[in-house]
Amino acid sequence: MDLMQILDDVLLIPESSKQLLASHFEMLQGSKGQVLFRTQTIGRSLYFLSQGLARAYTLLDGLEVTFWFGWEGSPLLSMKGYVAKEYSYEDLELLEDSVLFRIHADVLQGLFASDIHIANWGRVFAEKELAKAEERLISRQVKTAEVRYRELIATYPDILLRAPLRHIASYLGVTPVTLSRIRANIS
Amino acid sequence: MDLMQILDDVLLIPESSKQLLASHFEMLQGSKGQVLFRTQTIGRSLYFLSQGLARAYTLLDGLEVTFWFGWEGSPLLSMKGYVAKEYSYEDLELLEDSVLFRIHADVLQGLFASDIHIANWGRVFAEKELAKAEERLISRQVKTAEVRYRELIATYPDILLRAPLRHIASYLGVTPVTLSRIRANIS
DNA sequence: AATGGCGCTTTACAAATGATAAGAAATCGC
DNA sequence: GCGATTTCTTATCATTTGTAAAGCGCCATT
Repeated sequence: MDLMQILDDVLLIPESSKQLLASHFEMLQGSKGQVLFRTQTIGRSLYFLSQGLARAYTLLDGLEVTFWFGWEGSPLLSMKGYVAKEYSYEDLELLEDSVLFRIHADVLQGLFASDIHIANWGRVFAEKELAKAEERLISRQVKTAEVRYRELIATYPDILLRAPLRHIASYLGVTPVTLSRIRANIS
Repeated sequence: MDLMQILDDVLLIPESSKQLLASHFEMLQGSKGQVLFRTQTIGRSLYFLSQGLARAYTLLDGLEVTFWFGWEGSPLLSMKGYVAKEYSYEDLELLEDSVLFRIHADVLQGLFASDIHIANWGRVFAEKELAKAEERLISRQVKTAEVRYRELIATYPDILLRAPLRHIASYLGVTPVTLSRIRANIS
């Protein structure tokens, strides 16, 4: 997925503003296992995943809890770092060799302050992420792990081939043992 | 809490832009039990709660699942309606007689398009809500209901006096029976 | 081909939670 | 003010989920 497509998917803005915004992104490669940012650091960049797979997790009593997956086109950011400018509570790890686009948060701030179309692009970006976060929140509260597992593999069938099951179990909020039981029940 | 305070809490913007934004809000009263918007309607307004208490819930198999509380200063909006302009999955109900500020979504859209300061106000509004949603999502995945109950009453002690326990139990993701056991364990 | 490591499943048991119902306390409506 | 309803707690039992450990299959290395 290329950068222009990613920017367009958020909000269509005039070509000149889009070019200005795009010009401040840099493309970089990341390799499987690499950690993009860590707990207790202030994430000062916004990334988009062009190719690859990533997950976000926190450490709880020495155990990793995966709470997010990112695919092609997904934004990678630490909310606490990007928005609140506080220490983040999350690590972000690449699960595959990946291609990323990066822009520094303070550069983005400057563009928001000077270009209304970019400001509205940033607004819609945050709004869409908010809608997704709300949907995940409600889904977790309302639906069982089994239903959410079915929905996950219906939406992203290849996640099973690309991510270890223990990360998927953690994402669903159950242990690998319980996920095995769910899978045995279904098939 | 007055409107200027609410707007300032999101982001400080020049006085003229703030006045312009504020001028499009209207103040209204709501009474306990009133439903502000319903599932399957497109929420075309953004509200702020000046005084009172509210909750958002969805119906699941005929049962209400509360997933959000709003206090003085909280924004009341249907994400699906406000952001995605799709049918919402939530009902929003006032738990007390309340005072609200309302602005219509399409009026707000017009202001975003014409005033860069208001556009950035809207961006920061969405970003802050996103940070809160992420925090709740992770909290829900990582922490037990007991810990989240302790944190809820530590942050909002009067919620116990203002909201029925069954709504709090639902919000925490457990049955009222389990919440009773948690409370018996603590005190 | 054998070996060891890793990821996933399965089993057995323990702990936590839900469902149901009953009872006490508070609240509401007339 | 008083009965009726609602709300919360408590108790009992069934179900689900977690924990720990064992087993299996796959893959890489030698």
